[in-house]
Amino acid sequence: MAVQKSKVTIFDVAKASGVSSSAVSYALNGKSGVSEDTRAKVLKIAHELGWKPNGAAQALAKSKTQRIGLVLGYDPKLLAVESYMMELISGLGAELEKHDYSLLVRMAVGEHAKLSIIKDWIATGNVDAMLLVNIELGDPCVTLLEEHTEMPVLAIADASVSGNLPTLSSADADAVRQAVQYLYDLGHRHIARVAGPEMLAHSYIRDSAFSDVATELGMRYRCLHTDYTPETGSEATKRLLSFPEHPTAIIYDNDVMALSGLGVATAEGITVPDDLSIMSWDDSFMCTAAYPNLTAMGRDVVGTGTKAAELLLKLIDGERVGNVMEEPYELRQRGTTGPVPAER
Amino acid sequence: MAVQKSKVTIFDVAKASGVSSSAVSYALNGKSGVSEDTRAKVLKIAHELGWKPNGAAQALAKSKTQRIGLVLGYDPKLLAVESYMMELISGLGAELEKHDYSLLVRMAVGEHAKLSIIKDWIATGNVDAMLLVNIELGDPCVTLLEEHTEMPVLAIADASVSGNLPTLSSADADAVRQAVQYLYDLGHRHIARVAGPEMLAHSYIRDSAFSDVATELGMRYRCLHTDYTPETGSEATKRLLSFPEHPTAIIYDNDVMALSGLGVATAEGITVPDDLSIMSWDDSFMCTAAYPNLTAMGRDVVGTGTKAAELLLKLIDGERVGNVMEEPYELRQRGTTGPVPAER
DNA sequence: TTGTAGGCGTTATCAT
DNA sequence: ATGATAACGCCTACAA
Repeated sequence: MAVQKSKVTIFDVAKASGVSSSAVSYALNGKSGVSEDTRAKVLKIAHELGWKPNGAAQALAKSKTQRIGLVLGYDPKLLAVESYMMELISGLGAELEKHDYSLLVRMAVGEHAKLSIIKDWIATGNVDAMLLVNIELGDPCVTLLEEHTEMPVLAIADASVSGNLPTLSSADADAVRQAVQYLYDLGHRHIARVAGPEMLAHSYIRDSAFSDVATELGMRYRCLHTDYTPETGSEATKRLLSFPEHPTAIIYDNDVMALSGLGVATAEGITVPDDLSIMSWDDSFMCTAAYPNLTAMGRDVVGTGTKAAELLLKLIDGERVGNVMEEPYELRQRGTTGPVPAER
Repeated sequence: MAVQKSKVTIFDVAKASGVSSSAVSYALNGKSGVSEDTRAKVLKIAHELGWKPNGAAQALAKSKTQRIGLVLGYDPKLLAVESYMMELISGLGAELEKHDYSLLVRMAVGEHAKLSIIKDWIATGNVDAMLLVNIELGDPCVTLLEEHTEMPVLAIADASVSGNLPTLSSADADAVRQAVQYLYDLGHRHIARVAGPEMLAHSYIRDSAFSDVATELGMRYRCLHTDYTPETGSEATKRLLSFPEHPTAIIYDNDVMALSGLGVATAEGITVPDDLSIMSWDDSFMCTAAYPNLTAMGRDVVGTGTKAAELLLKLIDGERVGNVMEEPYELRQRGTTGPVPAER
């Protein structure tokens, strides 16, 4: 009798157990105000009848939707090119599931779509909280949400671009430092970075860290921007390799571009890692599938999703969440990085 | 004045425009029963006040949530290894957005989690319809949903495994035929398939088509199953290549495994495509990033998502949807397939 | 054309 | 401990 055809309400349960609807409500919500006997009976009957609370009614009465909102920028290319978002959703969703929360997803297709979706959620109350990802430089969403303190928000971003919103801070800057230092230690003195879109805040953060560290260490460096696709990645690589004194190591902002860079090098007769070292950001399956395996800066994105869910639930509970640091990246040394070529 | 702090209701709008709440409701919903003058005034004031209908209240009154449910099997590995789901969500979400629908996502973590999430949605009415993907052989979800005709469902699967549910049929079987014929025409007479998990219905469909066509054409063939990861893909490839008379062409069920297969071949001194042809399923960025570019069976997954959204909305409107065919795959010939080696 | 009132299913307050 | 009863915000007959 698990599931009934016609929806059974709290009144049906009340009638069947010979008590009032409020008694049923108390019993089902584990609140005091009802004897253990009746509670047991009500629970039993509710189960037999296959009763489940109607979501809309519950949401209306409690002004709680049990939903977390996530806006995705609609660019199938960007979304498909990286496993980041899917991993984040996995971690997020799995943790939310434990607390009877769901994930409400909307695609922001046009220009100000993201902003208007957020406004919509604030006004309609269709979510209890929001997760803000892929923040852009000067993102108006941040300002809007700063004003609307009634809507709990967690930003996943570098703390420097998320205003005073509670933030799960990326470890990007540190990771860039770690990667560059690693190449330095291998003897590289001329490196390049093939970055993602310039307007993304995390591109900017990585860009800055990259030039800062390289400068600090007295390295020559170059940074080219792409749209994350292998085509633009290849192009950037070709440009970098077109000079006789080309960089001896390249760090790519994602794995697809690293893979395409590896291809370009191979096609041009440049041996990796003997003549050129290649590093990928965001270690994915692709990195271990490629030959040679790609050295990568990896991190636990699923774990980040889990953490984000925990923090969001805290925010919903009214707890304060400041600026929480994400787990650091981990350098996974594989087959595409090595000492700088001697004769250069 | 776009967005207000305290939530504004239709009563506020009614008071501000000097009419009753029902007049406001009619005006805002574009229904007759109110003069054009008052309608205009109400709309203006509602906009000024930043009124938006409360989602829960609307859902309760209309028993319509404006939400489509999607259950994802929680296996971050499987989810992350392919861009399929993210692309599907992109297309789905973008189309839903046009009709003011959102996507409600939940992760099925345990064994019967998927089933109980579906039961939950049936009972709580938290979604207006569901999309069923990644159906397994003998999937109990299909049976459950067949019984609950009150919940509109669209299955994305081969029609043979989705019972009598409305289905957006995959073109998998045809695509397998096309791929095998292509290899046959190149002269290959001994081929292999490195497939995904055996319990997935679409693996089974492809397996069957594969053996059928190969038999028809009088080809030798082999089929090994994996869990979609590059590790198991490599392993399968090694096993296939370990025999002196190994297949001259391998079709992989996803791109990561095809890439890892390419790596294994390269590492063993087998030249692709001269000594071995490699084909990938599900053309992704990885295929054009790899060197040489991977020949692949590609399809418009985003388009499938769009189509699915359209069909779901029809179902919600009470229209009948039978068995709609997905757009066919397209063979994208690139650098990893070629004529069968002469001296074998 | 307009306003009044009841219903959607729960939760929560108030008497009893 | 229990049972009416009023929110929650919107929609929609039904009267006026």
